[in-house]
Amino acid sequence: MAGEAVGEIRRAPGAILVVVILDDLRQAPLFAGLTDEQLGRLGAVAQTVSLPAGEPVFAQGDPGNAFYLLAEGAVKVVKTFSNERSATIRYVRLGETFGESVLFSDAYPSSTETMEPSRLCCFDTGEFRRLVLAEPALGLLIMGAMAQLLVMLSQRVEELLLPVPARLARFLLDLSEEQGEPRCHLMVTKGELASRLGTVPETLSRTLHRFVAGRLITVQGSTFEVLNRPALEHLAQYDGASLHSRTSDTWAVPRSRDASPSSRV
Amino acid sequence: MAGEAVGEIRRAPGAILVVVILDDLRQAPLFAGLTDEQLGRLGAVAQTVSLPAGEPVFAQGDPGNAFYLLAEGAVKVVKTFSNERSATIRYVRLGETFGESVLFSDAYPSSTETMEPSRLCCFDTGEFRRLVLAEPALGLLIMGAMAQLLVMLSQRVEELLLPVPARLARFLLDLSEEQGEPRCHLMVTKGELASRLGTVPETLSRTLHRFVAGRLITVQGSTFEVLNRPALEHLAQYDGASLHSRTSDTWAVPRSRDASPSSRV
DNA sequence: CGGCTCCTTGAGGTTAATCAATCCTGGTGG
DNA sequence: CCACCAGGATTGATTAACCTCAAGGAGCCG
Repeated sequence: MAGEAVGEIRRAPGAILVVVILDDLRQAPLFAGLTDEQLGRLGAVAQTVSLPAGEPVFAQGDPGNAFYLLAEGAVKVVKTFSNERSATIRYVRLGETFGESVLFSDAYPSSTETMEPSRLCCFDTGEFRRLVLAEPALGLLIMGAMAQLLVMLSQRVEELLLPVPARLARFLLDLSEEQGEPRCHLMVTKGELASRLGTVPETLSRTLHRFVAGRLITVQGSTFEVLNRPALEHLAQYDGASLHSRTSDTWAVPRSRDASPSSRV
Repeated sequence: MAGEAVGEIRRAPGAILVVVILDDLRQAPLFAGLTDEQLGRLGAVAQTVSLPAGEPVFAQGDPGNAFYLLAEGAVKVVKTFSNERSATIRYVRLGETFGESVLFSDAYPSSTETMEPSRLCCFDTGEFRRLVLAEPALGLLIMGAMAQLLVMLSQRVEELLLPVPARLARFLLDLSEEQGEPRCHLMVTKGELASRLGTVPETLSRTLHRFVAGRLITVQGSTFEVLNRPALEHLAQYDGASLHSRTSDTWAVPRSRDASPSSRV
């Protein structure tokens, strides 16, 4: 689903390029309610950028004066640490924006990089702010996107205060919700998933194993199936201290294969 | 510095109340650039709310249709878990807003509660959005506040991926930066600080002790003094893996009481 | 002087990261 | 068709981090 025709189109000069941008903007759910005229003004302050896979878009701390909309491809937002370990904060989806903080801040708070060859629409912050003064509806749209991000980051903070099994449970529930139903497919490597959960591949592997042993899910390659949704939901709330209190039976899976009969709650 | 005159003023009807709100809005750094007319429109959609100390303003998950500006007192934003443990995400400062996510989301992502008797200005989201369409500058201001929050939450996520000593080091550096200089005062209990760092009082106590033993800081009650800023800055980057690599001497403090007369804890 | 709350200290146990193999699995070339 | 290889994925052993429980201090009013 990457960009096979992209290079061709981008080589075309001026007018055509604007059309591409307009199409990109029109297709973004974020800008769904805008009139053609509003889209035109927006397109006038946007630039198209194409990047190969695995390329940084900007790094944490970079002084920035632009934010981006993902038109095609895949991008992730990450935090990187001194010893090269990194945690994925967010996968940017098609039509979503990223780097908005720079609208009113002088540096990016996180790094981003492409996961596939991608096409981005780039908005200069100064021009965009000026545009908002003329088109207040645009401001409301961006505020909406930022509000969503606030909620998402708030969830991420909450997750990191929970133990790994709870984070994994949440992720699996979200994933199966987002795709059809109990059976769902992981679109990234398990190492990437570990990073997304703020842990390491080894721990992820063991935790998945415990889930399988507890009959909460099945795993086949990168396909998961939720077997015991209530138990996962319980685990997702689980902050580790209730371990000693009780309710551990739904979860405790000693090395024996005793087949926790309680699953099937 | 709480509200001794508040009750009196609030008992006054109509006109006076509006004046109070206008003063509150005028004093908020966020609204510094607005004209009197703009402030007036803003005040027209605001309500004043007074709350005693220790009272929830709203809880995580509450359906909400208003966000708030802190005019007087103190408020904190927290995440609470099943077993009653809670972590403080943010201390709201005078003149700052909180709960903005609800502008475009149907529920609050975190809980908030007053830490002192407080006076809040309350903005209905529907009316506020309508107002933004008429006064785009207002939208830019709120976007700015939201952008700051995005940066702050991003930092919070980053912190939680770091070990406790790094989080404490960051907090102390920020605190001493924010107040005059190396010597700084903690405005909350140490238990609260533990919650702010996403840990428990015992761990905080031990970590502080290690800092003191390592001559990084001194502690007297709730007064801290930074002695070795570079070492703290190094620790703040510290993601736990560099532990084995080197530079541990600045930090390693065995159980022996080998010459730390400064432990006048 | 209790009683109170907060902070500290100690002992013990659980979680999860690290280190170090080993095992798949899909792709490649003989 | 199969040996081989590289990358990711698993597993085991070890260790560090830090949370829990439980028992003292230390300051602060009534």
